[in-house]
Amino acid sequence: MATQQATPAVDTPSCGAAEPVELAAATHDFLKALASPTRQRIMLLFARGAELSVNEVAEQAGIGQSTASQQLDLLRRARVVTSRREGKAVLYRADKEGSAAALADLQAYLRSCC
Amino acid sequence: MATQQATPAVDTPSCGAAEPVELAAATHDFLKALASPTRQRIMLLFARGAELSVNEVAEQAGIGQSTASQQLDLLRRARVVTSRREGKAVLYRADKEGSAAALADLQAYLRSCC
DNA sequence: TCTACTTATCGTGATATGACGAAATCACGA
DNA sequence: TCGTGATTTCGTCATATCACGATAAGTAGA
Repeated sequence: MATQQATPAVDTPSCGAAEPVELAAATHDFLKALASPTRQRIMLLFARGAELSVNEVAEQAGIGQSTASQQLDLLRRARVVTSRREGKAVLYRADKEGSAAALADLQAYLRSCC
Repeated sequence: MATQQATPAVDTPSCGAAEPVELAAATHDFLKALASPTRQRIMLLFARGAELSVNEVAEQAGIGQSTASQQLDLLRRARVVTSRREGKAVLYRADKEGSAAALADLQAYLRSCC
């Protein structure tokens, strides 16, 4: 029985002060999303703004099509990629804003620990 | 081409650079280490440079002693904390340098994706 | 030495994750 | 509407992770 008390605590006053800054739930998703060799491999496919379909990701990453779909969905929920429909295909690309936001939150978190 | 950068170059060639930047193995460990609510909770205990023993971490984090020892070892291997012996106790504290290095590597990685 | 105390390791069970194939859903054109 | 291609969802298995209690290993003092 794990007491999950992961309240994001949006009301953090902090201001670079001594208050410990909890990681936002979104940042936790971000960390989990990137903490996987397969998903890291997927993300490298999106270098230089490349836009890829699920099948293309599956082929280039060397994983099954359903696996690619699931992992891309996870990455999308973590705001690491975005998706848009182009006819039958769903094209994914890196989410610059989402990543930057998570990185900023992570920086603040680490700053509070050091 | 270095697969692992001991000292992360902060000034990466940034956007437009063709080469996808792989995440260093150390950075992967860093991500995995922080992608856990329990370990995030532990890290918050080290805010403001606090130094804590294994037992103190276990109590304040609400986990068993052996669990605390294992998770702290994981965090240490990920270079998120450092440890030193003080008599019988082993004191842990946040590893500022390790975290900064991982963060820099992560930034370079994300820059290559966006 | 023995003892008390602290940490690390071992063994185990519960849960989460990763990956796959099969089947269902969706989008478009004939 | 039907069929085809693309994606998502479902069911399942193998593996990894989490947390615990028990036990071993290390440290310092009497």
